[in-house]
Amino acid sequence: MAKLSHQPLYRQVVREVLSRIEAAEWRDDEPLPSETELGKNFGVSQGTVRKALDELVVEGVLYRRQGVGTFVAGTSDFLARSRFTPLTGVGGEAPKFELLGCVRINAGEQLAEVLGQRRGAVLWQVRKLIRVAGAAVGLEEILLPERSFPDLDMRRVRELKGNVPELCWRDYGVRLKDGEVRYRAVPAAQAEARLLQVEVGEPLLQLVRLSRDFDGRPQVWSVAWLKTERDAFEPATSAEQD
Amino acid sequence: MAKLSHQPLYRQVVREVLSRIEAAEWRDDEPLPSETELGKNFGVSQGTVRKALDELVVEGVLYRRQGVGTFVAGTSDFLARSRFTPLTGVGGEAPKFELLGCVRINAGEQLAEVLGQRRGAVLWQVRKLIRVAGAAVGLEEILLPERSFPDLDMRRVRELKGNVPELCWRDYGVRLKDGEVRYRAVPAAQAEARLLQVEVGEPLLQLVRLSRDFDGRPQVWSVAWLKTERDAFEPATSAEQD
DNA sequence: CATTTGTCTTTTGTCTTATATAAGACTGTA
DNA sequence: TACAGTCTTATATAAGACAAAAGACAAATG
Repeated sequence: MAKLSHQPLYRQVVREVLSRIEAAEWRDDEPLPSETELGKNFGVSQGTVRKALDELVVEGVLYRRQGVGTFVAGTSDFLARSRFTPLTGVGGEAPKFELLGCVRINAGEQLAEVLGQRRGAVLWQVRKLIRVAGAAVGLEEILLPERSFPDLDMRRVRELKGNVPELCWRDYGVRLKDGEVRYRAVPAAQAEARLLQVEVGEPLLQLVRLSRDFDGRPQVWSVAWLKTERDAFEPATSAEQD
Repeated sequence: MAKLSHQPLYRQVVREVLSRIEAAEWRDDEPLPSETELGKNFGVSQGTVRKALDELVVEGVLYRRQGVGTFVAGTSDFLARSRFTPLTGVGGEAPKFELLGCVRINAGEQLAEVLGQRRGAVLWQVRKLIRVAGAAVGLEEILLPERSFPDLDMRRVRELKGNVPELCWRDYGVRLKDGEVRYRAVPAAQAEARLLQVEVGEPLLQLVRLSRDFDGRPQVWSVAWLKTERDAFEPATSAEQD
């Protein structure tokens, strides 16, 4: 592998593997060539390939099975993977997503800023209802710039059951990294209250997140509102002064 | 390093280094011997030591500076390190902790269970108020079994400004790993409302956490209530149907 | 015939050795 | 003293040898 950009070899391998995944050289859950083989391809040792793949494994792009191979991890929605209080239904039932709508809106000032768009830029707004065992437990709203994701349509969103990361990936070649999540507690507004069947003003857990692609460019903004179930954990029964 | 317990070498090194830190062989922010030297000590190669230290670095036990050395990271409170909405005050001012009290209570059923104590076991309850720029933004309640931490007293807690992980470490040799955090949104109860100067019922972000030691034994339970600041982020201004 | 056991191949996982790079201390010189 | 080289020692990277695991398939076993 040619010494370009003055980065360590294994990091160059990371980039190369990523771009080959992007070029759809290997599909989801399909094994890559073995580390030894990749090493021969790139002209580096197995150990170097390994260190590169290590990074992609912790990023969640790949997964490994000893003695079997290294596989491309399918993109999946952050919330679908999360173990949040309301999402961990009885028996660990997986949450289901119900697409509510997909409309175009104009970005507010702050949002345009964080997404690197000009003020008032057109954004797609995808809204999903999250259900566990039939009950509505959460609401998610995903915002992506039309500029980066042109010609989005409801049909394709629906096809993928609202899995936006997967959509960005398959149709636009944009691989999203999980962004850092900010947590807030907010009172339910009219809209959320109706959909989640709670009182207006009831506390909801809000997850705000900015996802970037692997080059660090901000791509998708999303906000989720989650119902907190009632079982207020009572830590202790009686007290005595120290 | 003798082949004991049938674990990989580097993992045995992890355990050995941890126990030496526990034995106070090196203090906080003091450099360990070099990787090469440790390797000679343990009878393994520098690379193996490196892999072991890697783990401890991601765990937050150690930190490195290339060309200089590897250092013991001081224990610090999870919340003090966190970048939570209310904790990231203007200009990134660090939150201050104000000790409210330290009392003994009896564990409820669930709590006794998760802490591996018998029902009704005596727990220390340490309560702290979190301030940023003078304003009360949060409340933390920490529960630890008296059985594991005997003879705790207010003086020592106060000395360390309520830094419980540091206390467990210095006085009891128990190194706490950051446990996974569960997030909830709860209405402020009387007590919280008064301390945080909010209305009863106002949404608070609740962080619930079980910290274990490095052997995986549950040690400390803690709950924090954080005020969410008002600046409701308004993502968009106008909408049109798709 | 069904089931287990062995063995062979391919894969990831571990470990060592060699070398590169970074940081700071030291030293000679203007 | 100020500064530039260089030396020492630390972490970082790279390559390759070898171990362990998984699955396929053949041979043994009831």
